[in-house]
Amino acid sequence: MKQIETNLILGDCREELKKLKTNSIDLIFTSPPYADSRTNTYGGIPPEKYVAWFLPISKELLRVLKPSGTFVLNIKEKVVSGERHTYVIELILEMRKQGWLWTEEFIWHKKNSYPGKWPNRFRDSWERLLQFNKSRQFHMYQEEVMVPMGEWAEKRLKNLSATDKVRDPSRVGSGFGKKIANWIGREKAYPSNVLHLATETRNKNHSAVFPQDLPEWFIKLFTKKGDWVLDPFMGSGTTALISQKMGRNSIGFEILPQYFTVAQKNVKPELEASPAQMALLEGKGKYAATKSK
Amino acid sequence: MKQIETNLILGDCREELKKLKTNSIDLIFTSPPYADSRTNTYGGIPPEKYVAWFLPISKELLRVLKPSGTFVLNIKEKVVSGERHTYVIELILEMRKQGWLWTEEFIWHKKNSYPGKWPNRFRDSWERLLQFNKSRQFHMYQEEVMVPMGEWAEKRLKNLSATDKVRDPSRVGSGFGKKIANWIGREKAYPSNVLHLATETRNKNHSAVFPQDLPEWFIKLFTKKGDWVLDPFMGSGTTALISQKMGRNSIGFEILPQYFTVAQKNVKPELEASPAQMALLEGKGKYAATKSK
DNA sequence: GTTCCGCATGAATCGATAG
DNA sequence: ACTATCGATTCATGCGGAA
Repeated sequence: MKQIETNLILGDCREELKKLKTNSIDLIFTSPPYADSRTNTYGGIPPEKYVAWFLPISKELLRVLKPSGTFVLNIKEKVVSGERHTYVIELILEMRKQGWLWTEEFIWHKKNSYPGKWPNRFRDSWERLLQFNKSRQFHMYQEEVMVPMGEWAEKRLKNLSATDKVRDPSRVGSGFGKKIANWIGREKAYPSNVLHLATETRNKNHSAVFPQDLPEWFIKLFTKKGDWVLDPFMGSGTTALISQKMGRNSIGFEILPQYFTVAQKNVKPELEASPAQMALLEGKGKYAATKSK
Repeated sequence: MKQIETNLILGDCREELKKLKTNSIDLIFTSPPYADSRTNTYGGIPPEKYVAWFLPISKELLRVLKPSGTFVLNIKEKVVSGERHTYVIELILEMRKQGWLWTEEFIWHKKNSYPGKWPNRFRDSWERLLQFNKSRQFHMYQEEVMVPMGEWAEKRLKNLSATDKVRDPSRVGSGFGKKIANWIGREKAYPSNVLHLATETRNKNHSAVFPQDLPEWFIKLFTKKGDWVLDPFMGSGTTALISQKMGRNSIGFEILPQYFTVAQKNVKPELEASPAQMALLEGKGKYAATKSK
């Protein structure tokens, strides 16, 4: 019986990260506070100071990540006086100087953001998911995110046989369009680097920045059960919750008490009463939870 | 009766651009040769030299563009030894130093991207469409690219039903459905900054890099009839052809004779026999065509 | 003359093999 | 050891030949 740990820490990740062991984390998935937003958190970093603010953090992240691990950064530059700001692309360049490899840029195409109107631009319906690695030999479990052909697909195939030649771009699973006719004889299909997921609208109690599907997809892709997942800007704890559900150990930091409380509520219900264990933490966090499995 | 000009020039854009008048172009839409590709054309620029190669060109483009005009650059970085290369984001930073405003980044989500399976990455199915401007007061005709409401709602509902079948049935009726209801009754919706189009594979004689829909969309969005469109890397002349069809004047440069010939064939059939006029060209191109309208 | 199936092929990338 | 070339991978699309 393995122990799965879900460690939620109330604190500033700039401090808390120092307590983590070197080469201990398999996946870092996070959505840091965007420039000038979440003004209470980390003081609302102005765009021009964003890179300088983030670099010490990314340096620590580089330290705690295993050589085989991956860092996925969900971020999007804001518009400043009519222009897209350059802090994100500058950050990429600076992180490479720190030693990070910029392996890939995934696009999260937000499905259900609905129309808005500005004089100079359209609705922003995508965000970057930057994949960084410590070495070229990182772990990737591609089969885990393949879109399975379930009963649903087989039913469709039977019905299609009559009217099949209508090439119907349907959305399945993680949101990757597949032509049904091509699925014949295959069980699974590989995705691409564009993720077409809806934004989360369900739960109003947490300020979900991203839908649960997003961390889930990357956790499946880059970790196996028992691995360690870190979210230094946990927010309401989506990453930790999903990690727990999927049998991964996790650590999450959140500086703001009100978010931290929500995160605790999200994670706690699934816990057994058992003593906290924080194997990777050299110091002690203010909250720790352990789930037996 | 307005005269619409379609000027196809065989030559190196680095030379030909110098012959264009300052502040004369309303829209520049182009897809330059990507690093190391189209090796016959412009010699296949190595990634590390790409920025230095492009900057003199973008400087000239800045000169010929009207203050109210827009420059749309279709580009994607290639993978070099396991990493996304940084020449595209470096180019953005350098172009801003030249005086360009980086207004927006559209995503072209390619429906049919090149297949392939690799151990460390998935299929690359998107490209950047970088929007640069000379001033914040650029012309934008948003109504021209509005999507008919019926289609939009239908798509959304279709996605929902698919999601419903595969995943979580509970969230359909309550949350998201209502939001759609808010938009029913309107006739048109604004698009977003993600374009979901298939690549063009039709014509064997031309290496159609982008589908006709792509330049068409930006020509509608950023120009009106009688405006001037420029494509310094014309290729087989898609941009020029679409400009002509839509009643815009255009100028296209192509360095490689075989592409140029295809471009001529594409454009010529729609011309009346009439004397060439090249109002904006101070020098003389090797081919010019005029279409009465 | 339609409809239908098979097939070639592309802004690709990796890894093995060859010089 | 380093670079250059080649084969395998595998999907949406249009074309051509077949029913």
